[in-house]
Amino acid sequence: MVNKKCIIRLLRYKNALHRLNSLGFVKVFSDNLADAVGVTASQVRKDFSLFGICGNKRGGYQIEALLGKLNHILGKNEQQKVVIVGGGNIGAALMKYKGFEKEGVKIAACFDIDPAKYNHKEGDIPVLPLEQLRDFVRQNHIKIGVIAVPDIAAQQVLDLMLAAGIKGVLNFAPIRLRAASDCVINNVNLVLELETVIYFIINGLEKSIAEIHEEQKS
Amino acid sequence: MVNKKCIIRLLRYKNALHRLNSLGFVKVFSDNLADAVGVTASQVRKDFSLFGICGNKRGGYQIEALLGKLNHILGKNEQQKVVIVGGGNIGAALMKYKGFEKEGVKIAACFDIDPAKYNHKEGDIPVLPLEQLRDFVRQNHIKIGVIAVPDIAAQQVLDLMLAAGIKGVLNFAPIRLRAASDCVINNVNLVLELETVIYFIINGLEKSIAEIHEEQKS
DNA sequence: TTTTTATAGTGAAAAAAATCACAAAATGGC
DNA sequence: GCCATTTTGTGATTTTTTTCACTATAAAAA
Ligand SMILES: NC(=O)c1ccc[n+]([C@@H]2O[C@H](COP(=O)([O-])OP(=O)(O)OC[C@H]3O[C@@H](n4cnc5c(N)ncnc54)[C@H](O)[C@@H]3O)[C@@H](O)[C@H]2O)c1
Ligand SMILES: NC(=O)c1ccc[n+]([C@@H]2O[C@H](COP(=O)([O-])OP(=O)(O)OC[C@H]3O[C@@H](n4cnc5c(N)ncnc54)[C@H](O)[C@@H]3O)[C@@H](O)[C@H]2O)c1
Repeated sequence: MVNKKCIIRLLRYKNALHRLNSLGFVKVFSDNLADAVGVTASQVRKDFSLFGICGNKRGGYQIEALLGKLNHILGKNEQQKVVIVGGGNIGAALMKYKGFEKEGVKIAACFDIDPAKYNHKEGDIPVLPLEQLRDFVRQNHIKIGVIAVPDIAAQQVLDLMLAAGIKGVLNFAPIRLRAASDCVINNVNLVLELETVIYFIINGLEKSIAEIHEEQKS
Repeated sequence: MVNKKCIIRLLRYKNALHRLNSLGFVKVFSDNLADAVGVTASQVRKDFSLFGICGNKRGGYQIEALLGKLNHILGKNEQQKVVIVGGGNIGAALMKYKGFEKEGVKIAACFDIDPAKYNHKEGDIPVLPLEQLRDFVRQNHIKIGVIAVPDIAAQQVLDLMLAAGIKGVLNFAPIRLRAASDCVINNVNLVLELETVIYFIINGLEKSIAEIHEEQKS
């Protein structure tokens, strides 16, 4: 009932509300949010209904109250700590990106097997030996990890992460990971994302499709 | 009818077939492919049926013939050229990654406004001034672009791309792009991808969910 | 105060996607 | 060559997701 697409929509509503809030708006209607996020007003109301979120008939939603509820549902009230394993191209890009911290996601540390990648510079995100992953994750009660190692190492890194207590993983390696214990794995395969665009273009489907986030017509 | 999810599955079948082929296998059954990709055998057959792909009753599919058909549908017979705009963290990571070329996707050039990013070194992917985007895209008949510039510049870069003749875009900037002309936009929002994992973990949904590729139950 | 109007909330309907289930066909064994 | 078995291809069914449509209600207007 609550699937990834739905959560992504909630996150988008939250972002749109945040913008509206900082522009000084106090209330919002389902169709304003719908416009901002690119869905229908029904979809917005249905999503809220699913999470027991109520507004005021004819009065819309109070932005602050709504933000509060969404932030609670989405775990945005406390900062979430994550670790990255693999400080190469992707791992380094993620570490340099400020957008995670802005959204309350703290990259607590990165782990690598290559000593050349280690980094203890004050102010930077620490890059530590992989051997320290387990203790670090346990001591900092970290539940989320990012896999940014070469494909052949990804399964082994997942196993280490799960053994250390990590429950959710964002995986950039283009392989199918096998998980023994209960966990959530979200795969991001950038090659497939690009190949999908290529498919739609070489098949001349750009005329019927404007945006393919999940699937949307123009 | 044919949506992004379906194309991603086709691409996965293709990759699985490629592996099987190089292991020396000659034929494959729908349930082998299903296992390899993590879907049901019905789904595999339905997808093929949608594209008019036939196998042999009781004989499965000839891997080579099947690969040929999928490659044709997916445009894998000719190399596809793409350009990147924005040679920063993400752009540079993509340029260094060998996985695109392996899949027949050639990053022909990158464009930036920062002269410090320019690169004409032989063997590297050229990083050129943004002003050259239009001519380069036209001369090389490029139809696909990647947006890896800061959020504020993304819309303006999209407009430039479309004006130059680009039809399909992979966009890493976490904003909603507006496109006048017919084009395909595939948004990759890494922050949302990570936040989705966080949602499922803090709500203790890892017990019921193993993998959140597209859809998940609570 | 009463009326008008706009919008939330939600069950019903529709659309889309996935799965089922089974006839048809091909293979291999005997 | 015939039979038993396996697997495809696809219409039917089910499940999931989205949209519709209408009621209740709160705000504004009269
Ligand atoms: N770079 C990209 O643009 C890109 C695009 C798509 C997919 N990917 C995928 O992302 C992953 C990372 O790619 P990348 O380009 O950053 O690779 P990379 O080679 O630049 O970096 C990998 C890092 O992981 C480290 N590493 C290797 N084995 C390890 C292990 N067992 N434990 C800990 N660290 C280990 C290496 O030392 C290196 O620092 C790969 O699976 C790749 O397929 C990358
Ligand atoms: N780095 C990440 O891990 C990450 C994660 C999620 C999203 N993103 C998004 O990806 C995009 C790029 O991120 P980044 O970290 O690579 O940024 P970055 O600042 O490292 O790189 C941006 C590059 O774009 C160039 N640029 C700026 N304006 C330009 C213009 N008008 N035309 C051409 N080039 C221009 C800059 O010179 C720079 O080289 C951003 O929108 C960001 O929000 C990045």
